[in-house]
Amino acid sequence: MAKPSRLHKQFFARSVHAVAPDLIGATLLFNGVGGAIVEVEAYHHTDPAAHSYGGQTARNAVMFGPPGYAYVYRSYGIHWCVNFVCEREGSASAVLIRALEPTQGLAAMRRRRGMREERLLCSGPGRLTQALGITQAHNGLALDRAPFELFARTGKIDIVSGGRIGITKAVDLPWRYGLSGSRHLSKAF
DNA sequence: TATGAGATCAACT
DNA sequence: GTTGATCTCATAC
Repeated sequence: MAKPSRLHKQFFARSVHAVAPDLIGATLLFNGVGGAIVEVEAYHHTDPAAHSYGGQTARNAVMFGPPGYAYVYRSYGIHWCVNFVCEREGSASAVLIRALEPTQGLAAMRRRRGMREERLLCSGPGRLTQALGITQAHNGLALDRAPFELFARTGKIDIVSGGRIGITKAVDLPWRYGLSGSRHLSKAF
């Protein structure tokens, strides 16, 4: 297999609907811990379910910045969720990373998550950030430099799309993308 | 297996 | 004061 190529900011400077499916199968590492992305959701500022819908605020400021950066926010007071900012500065669109298949740093992930079930380590946005150790402190970091590492997928894969999860607005928009048949999805398509 | 409630907090109205 | 891009555990069937 050829050495995978790194994803740079150019990769994210496209429509969220182009970037989101391209992220499926890509490898995400944070401090050397991570794996292959198997599930994402696209959020655009014209989308009522997006945080950026309704304008810029202190919380979502990163979404309004240039592409290729991480937007981290707290969900339900408990979890952290991580997004990759896309398109161009001011477009306020991003891709939510929902699940990945753990391949590197299994021990660190198990320790942080307090469980051994590999399938449950990263199968959900809150679980994923906990396993990788991503928090508010990492909001606004560039995705093409440490501690982040992103590699393009190699080879051909089957991508499926469907309605999004865990939201109450625009639920029916088919902007959730996943790796067909993966055992690490937060929920089957 | 399925359903429901609790945890816990920053941003927003 | 309310809400939410969630997860876990308990209880019910």
